[in-house]
Amino acid sequence: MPSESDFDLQQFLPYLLNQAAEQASLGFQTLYKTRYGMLRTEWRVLFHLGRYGEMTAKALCDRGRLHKTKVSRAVAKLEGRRFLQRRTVPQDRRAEVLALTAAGRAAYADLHAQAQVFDRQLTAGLSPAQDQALRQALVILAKL
Amino acid sequence: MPSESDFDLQQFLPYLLNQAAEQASLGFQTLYKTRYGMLRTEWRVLFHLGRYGEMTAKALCDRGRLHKTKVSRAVAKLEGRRFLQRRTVPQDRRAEVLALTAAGRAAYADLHAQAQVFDRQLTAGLSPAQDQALRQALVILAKL
DNA sequence: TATTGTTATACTCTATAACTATA
DNA sequence: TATAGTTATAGAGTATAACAATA
Repeated sequence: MPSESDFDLQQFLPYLLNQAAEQASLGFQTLYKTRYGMLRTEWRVLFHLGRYGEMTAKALCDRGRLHKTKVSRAVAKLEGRRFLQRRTVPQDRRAEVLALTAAGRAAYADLHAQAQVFDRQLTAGLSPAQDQALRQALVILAKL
Repeated sequence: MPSESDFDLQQFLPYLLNQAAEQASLGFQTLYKTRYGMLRTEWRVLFHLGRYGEMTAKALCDRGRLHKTKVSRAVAKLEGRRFLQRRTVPQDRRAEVLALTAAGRAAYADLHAQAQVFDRQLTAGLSPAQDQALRQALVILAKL
């Protein structure tokens, strides 16, 4: 049909983004899932605490663009697995400071290294210019 | 920490892709959801039937990279809302050919047009070269 | 035996409301 | 009144196994 545009689902950006994100997530999630039994939010919480040091759940929410209910559950699970500890602070007894344990730091170091390897593998099929253009565009689209 | 790399979640491709995909999906899903009460798979099934004409569920699975259980449920719902009809074919009585009704074609025409508008709005903040580079890279990452 | 399609089930992810305890 | 965090619940997305009907 020449009068109809050639618009195709595979050119529709939300579809393309979704398919690419799914492919990328599937690969990496097996790492934190099989090695440490973590879900996505738990990996993100572990990452932020490992990368930026101890902080409250509120700070985690702000830094990680995570809702407080997600953080609350992820923290409880990471605590249960001895990857982090809570510490109350006298200044404000509503909040608790979250810090990784030695086991948590080890898991972070492992996953952090794996993430870098994985990231490089993902973009192995792209030229450096393509890689850079991709990330720039994604930052804009993600409104980061 | 200078000895530690600057690797950041916001530079991690699976994270970037996920955030961008989420932003993009949220915008468009309100269209097919509020206008037609559709879920994602239903919109995709409607799209393929509208774009490529009638076909069996099996063909839909192959074209749309959808699992047969998703298609089965989406087809049942679209049928219930009178957006498509089934037709048995004598050659193979296991399969049914799916075809949009007039209402289905109207919904497709509307959403198809809206999708093009939405796609252009999404990439309004990107240069044509950025846009092209983005789509090329996503096709590779999505393994399309 | 293999294929088309359906149903059941479970897990993950997201979103929101309601609640507590502190401030 | 507002804030930090928890619990409950529902909707949506994903994945797999088991099944019926037909080839």
